[in-house]
Amino acid sequence: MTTISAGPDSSADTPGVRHVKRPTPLRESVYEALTEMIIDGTLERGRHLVEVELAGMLGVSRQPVREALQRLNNEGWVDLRPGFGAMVHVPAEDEVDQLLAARAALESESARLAARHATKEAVAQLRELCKVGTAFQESGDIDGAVRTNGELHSMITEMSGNRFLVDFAGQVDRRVRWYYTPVAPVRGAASWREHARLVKAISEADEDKAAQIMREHTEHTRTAYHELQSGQAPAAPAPEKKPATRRRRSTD
Amino acid sequence: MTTISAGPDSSADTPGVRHVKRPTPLRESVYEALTEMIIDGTLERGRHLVEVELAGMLGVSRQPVREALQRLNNEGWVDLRPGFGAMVHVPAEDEVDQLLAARAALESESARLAARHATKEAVAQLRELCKVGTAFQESGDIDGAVRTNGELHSMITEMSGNRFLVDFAGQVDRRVRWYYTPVAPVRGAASWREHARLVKAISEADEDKAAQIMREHTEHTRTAYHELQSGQAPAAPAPEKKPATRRRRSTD
DNA sequence: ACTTGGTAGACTGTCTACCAAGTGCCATTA
DNA sequence: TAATGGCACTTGGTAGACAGTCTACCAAGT
Repeated sequence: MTTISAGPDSSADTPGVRHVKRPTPLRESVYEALTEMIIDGTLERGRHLVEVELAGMLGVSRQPVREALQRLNNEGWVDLRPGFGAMVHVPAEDEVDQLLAARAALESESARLAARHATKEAVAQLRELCKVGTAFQESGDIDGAVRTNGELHSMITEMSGNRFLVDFAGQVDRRVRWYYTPVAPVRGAASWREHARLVKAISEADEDKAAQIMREHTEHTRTAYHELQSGQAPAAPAPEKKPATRRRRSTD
Repeated sequence: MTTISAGPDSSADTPGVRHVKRPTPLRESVYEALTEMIIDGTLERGRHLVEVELAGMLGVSRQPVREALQRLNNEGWVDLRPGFGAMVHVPAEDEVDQLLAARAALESESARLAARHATKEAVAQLRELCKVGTAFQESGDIDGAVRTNGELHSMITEMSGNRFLVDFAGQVDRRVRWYYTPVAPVRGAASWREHARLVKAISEADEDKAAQIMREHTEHTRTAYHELQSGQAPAAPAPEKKPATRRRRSTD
């Protein structure tokens, strides 16, 4: 279910069967709870996470906590130091950049495949999401816009029909959203215009165009991030690290 | 260290420090042992894995085994069925296809970035690998050729300088290699010609060309797989599964 | 002032034992 | 033959224990 999930319950596609209630394993809940706490800042970056402490905090024993922590470590949310414990991951400066580069590749390919496999219904849904998102944007509801943005992107990756792309893109997306929300408001309007063009390309089954637009879209987000970074950067110390010489965009 | 690793010991780049010996956590060794056994077929596909059994087999207790199994589950090597146990994953027919599609995207982007960041030394190493691989191929040493192939690809992804690409591509690669080795001999010669062209493009810092070649390269591998599949397919039952019409039922 | 050595506390890694609940299988039964 | 009930097995989770290791701090020696 995490990294490369093969969808164990493929029985779910058979209509008529509905598993009544599969009580989630505790480790799963713990995992969710911890990511949540990391994202919303309850567990601040660099903080030392102690198993028993978390266990007490969540009302479970060490084991589920350990298992959740190991998964978090595998996915890069925390760093596990043997014999010492887990620290909430402190992102390196170039990490967002790399994350966005990876996302560009993954989502661009997803868009290409989505265009290839697009159905009428799916496109209709995409259009709807676009409309809703734009409305949110115009009415100034940033939270709603961000959420809808996420839904749109994840729907497109799922339309690719490729579990691995879905899974990887999902991971990257969550990470990006973690240390990255501030950009959303700035990009807003332009972002939704690009979405509209993207959906149009998909509806026309124009693979290359869809891939191209998605790539540019992600790329714009990246440059927006860098501008924001160098513009209002007084928060972080961030010594001289070639702020203007961001040449690198050439082709992509 | 697995999925999205952030390289916790960045101290390693400082020359002069060399960590003596960090005894690997047991769960790590168990994980390695199990993947090995899965890949080499000791644990055949679909086999029911029981924690205590594995524990006894490896001379450890349940705990490390559980943790290793969960990681294997997350990465798609086994399927964990609650209350019953783990089964070695049995790949669906379209899984290789999706895997290769994901790999195409990841490695193509890696090649692009590798071309962007290529150094003289790295290119020299690539050339060397190419030479060695071609020699293996011509001398009929399939094992050596396959190994060198892996080294070349992983070196290119690492040249991308993007941890996430490296990590994802690494995961995909291992999975691909698992249920996929038979293709290597067939592709062989052509494959190494393509490698040579790829290295040339990288050495010329021609990003687009490198990406393009890598994409075609992976794509060729995929078609080779399909030909092999439909040609000598008497092993699996595999009823009529639209071999030519690569259409895939829209939704999946 | 700086190094060395030692001590103490904290936490992980691993093991053992145990229990509850769920799953799959099989024999019995209708 | 097909449904039913029961049984053995396995995981999921808990608790407690112990060794090894990591960090910090303090004291003594140079």
